[in-house]
Amino acid sequence: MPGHGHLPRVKRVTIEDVAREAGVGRQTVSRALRDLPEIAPDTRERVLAAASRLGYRPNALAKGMRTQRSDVIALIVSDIANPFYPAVARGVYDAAAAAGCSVVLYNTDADPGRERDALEDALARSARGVVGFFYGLPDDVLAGYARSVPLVVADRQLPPDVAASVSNDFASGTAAAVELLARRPDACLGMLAGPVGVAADERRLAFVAACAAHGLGDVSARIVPGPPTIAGGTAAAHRLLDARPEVNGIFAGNDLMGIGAVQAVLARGGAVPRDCAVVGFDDLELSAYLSPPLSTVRIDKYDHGQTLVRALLADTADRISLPVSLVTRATA
Amino acid sequence: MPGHGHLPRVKRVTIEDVAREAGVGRQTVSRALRDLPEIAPDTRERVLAAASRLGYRPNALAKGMRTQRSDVIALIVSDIANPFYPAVARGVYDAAAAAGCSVVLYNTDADPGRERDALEDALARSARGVVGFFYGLPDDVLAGYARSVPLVVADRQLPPDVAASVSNDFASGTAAAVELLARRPDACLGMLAGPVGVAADERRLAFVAACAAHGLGDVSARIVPGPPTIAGGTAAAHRLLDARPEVNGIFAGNDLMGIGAVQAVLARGGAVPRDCAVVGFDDLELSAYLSPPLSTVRIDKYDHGQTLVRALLADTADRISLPVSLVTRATA
DNA sequence: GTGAAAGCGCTAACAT
DNA sequence: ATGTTAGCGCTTTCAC
Repeated sequence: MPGHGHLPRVKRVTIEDVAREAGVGRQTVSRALRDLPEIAPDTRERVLAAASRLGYRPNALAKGMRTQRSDVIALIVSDIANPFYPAVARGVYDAAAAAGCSVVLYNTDADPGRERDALEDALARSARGVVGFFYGLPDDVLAGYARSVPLVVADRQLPPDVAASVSNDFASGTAAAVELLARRPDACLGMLAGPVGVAADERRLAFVAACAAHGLGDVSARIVPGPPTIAGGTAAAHRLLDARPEVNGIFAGNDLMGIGAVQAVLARGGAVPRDCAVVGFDDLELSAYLSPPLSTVRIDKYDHGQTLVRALLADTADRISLPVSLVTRATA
Repeated sequence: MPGHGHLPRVKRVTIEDVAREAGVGRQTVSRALRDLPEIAPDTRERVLAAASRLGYRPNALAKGMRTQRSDVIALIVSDIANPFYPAVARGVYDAAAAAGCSVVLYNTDADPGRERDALEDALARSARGVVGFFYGLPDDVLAGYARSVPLVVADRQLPPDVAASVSNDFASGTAAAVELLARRPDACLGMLAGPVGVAADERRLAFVAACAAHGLGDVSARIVPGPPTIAGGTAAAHRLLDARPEVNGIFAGNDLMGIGAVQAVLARGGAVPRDCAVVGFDDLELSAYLSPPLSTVRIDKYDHGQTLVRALLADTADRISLPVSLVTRATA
C-alpha cells in the first residue's frame, strides 16, 4: 500500500508568494502577519486576505533560524509514564501554550547521559528554555548549560544566580508525615527513599531531622533506597521489614512506593495501619481510591508545572518553594 | 536578581568555524559529521577532533530549513494528565528516540479547534510526522492534513490509502466485557460512553451488538455519555441508575469512568459487584490496587505508542489492530 | 576526495 | 508606511 512518501510534495507557500498576491513587499507581509503597528490598516487587511487565500503557513524553522531562538520549551522528566509527571507536564503545557510556545518532551530515566542528551537536543533546537527534573547530572554541569539556555530546575536547588528552581517544600511535608506517623506511643519509623540521586540527601536529612525532633532517635539506619515504583516500594519495604521487624511506620518517597509498601505489609500477613502505617508523597489522582486509601503528602503537580514555566519566562534566578499539605486517609 | 537575559550571548560555533579550525572546507565538515563515505578517514578524524575541541553543536533549525523537514514527531493527545496517555507517550517517545527523533507534545482536550492548531503547529515546524488521538476533527479535515504531513491516527479509522491507523480491538474487548457482565441470569447492562466524539459511534455500536449477541435486547437506551474522568463516570452512572434502577452491570468507556461508576454505586448504598458490577477499559497501572480492584479490558498502551511511530516511519497506509484482553478482578 | 556557490524562508537593519 | 538588502547555519549541486 503506497504511503505518504510517494505523494508529490506540494510547494510550500512562502511570505514571498503572499507578497506577490497582495501586491506588496515581503517586509510588509511580515509586518501584517506579526501585527506590528507600522502598517496601514487597509494594507494589513489586504495582506491577511491574500495569506488566507493562498493558505499561507509560517515556517517556524525559518523564523527560528533568523531570530536565533525557537518558541519551544523543553520539558525533561525521568519517565512520563510515572504518574507523578503527567500532571506536571499538563501545567507546563498550559503555561507554555499561554506564552505561545510548544513543548518538547524528554524522558531520561534519571540517567545522567540521557539528561545531558536532552539538554543538548534542546540547545540544538534553540529552545526558548528548559525546565526539568534532573537526578543524575551534578550541579556544575547544569550550571554550565544554564549559561547557554534559560534553565529552571525542579525539586533541586542550584547555587544562587545560576538558575531558578521550583521545589516542593519537602521539609515541611516530611515533618507533617513524621508527625502523623509518630503519634503512636511505640513509634518506630523507617523511610523508603527514591533512587539514589543528587537531591536524595536533602530528603534523607529532612526525614532524619524530623524524627529527631520527635524524639525518635537516629533513624538513618532505617532508610532504604529503591526504584520509585510500586515494585520498588514493595522490595524496599520487605528489605526494611526483614532487617528491622520493629518498624511500624513507613514514610515512602512517593505514592507509588507507598502502594508497594502497603502491598509488602499485607503480603507479610500484617494489617495497615495496625501493624505498620504508611504515608506516601505526591497524592496521585488515584491515591484516594486505593485499597486502602493512601495517606500522603499532597503536592500541587499542575501548579508545579505552571510555575516552572512562569519562572523560566520571568527570567529570574529565584528559588521558589511550593506549599504541600498532609492528607490523612486510611493508611496512617 | 539578574536572570539569563543579561548574560552576553555566546557566539554559536558553526560548521564554518570547525572548517577553519580543521583547515578544510565547510562541505568536508558536513560530510565528516554526517559520517558520509566520500571522505578520507584521516580527514574525518581531524574534523571530528576540531569539532569537539570547539564544542560544536549542530543547529537543528538550520538543518531542518535546508532539508525541509525536522526530526520532530508530533504527539497529539486530548490530555496528558489522563492516565491513559502517559504510557502511550512513553512508547511514542522510545520509538521516536530510536529513530533519532524528538517529540513535541500537544494537549487538545478533544476540542476540534485545538486539534487543528496542533496540526498546524506541527506543519509549521516541518514535523517528520504526526501521531495522534483525534476526537473532534472530521475525516475529511484529517485527510487534508494527511496530504501535507505523514499522519497516523490512533483508535480511529480513516478511509483506506489516506492515512495509517493503529487501533485497539475495541469490538473484541467490548464483547469480552459484555460476556463477563452477562453471566448473571438477570443481567441488565448499561454503558458509560466517553465524550461524544467522532469515534464514539463505533464503540456504542460494538456494545449494542455484543449485548444483542447475548440476548440482552436493545440496550441503546442505556448508553449514557460523559466526560472520561472519575467525576464524569460518577455523574454518568448516577444518571443511568436514576433512569434505569434495574441496571446491574455497567461497562465503562475507560477505567477512570469505571472508578467513578463504582463510587456512584457505593454512594447509593449498593455493593459492587453484588448490586451492580463494573468493567472498565484500559487497565491503568493502578487499577489493580483500587478499592475494590477493577475488572477491566487491558490494552497495551506502551505498545500502542510504539506501533504508532513505527507505522509512521514505515510510511504505509495500513490499518493495524492491537489485541486486548479481559482482566477479571473484583468488580465483575 | 574536496571545495565553492546557491538557497531554504524568514526578520532585523537600513533605506526611502 | 513601505521596499530593499543581508544573512541566520546548513546541505544540495556542481565543479575540480
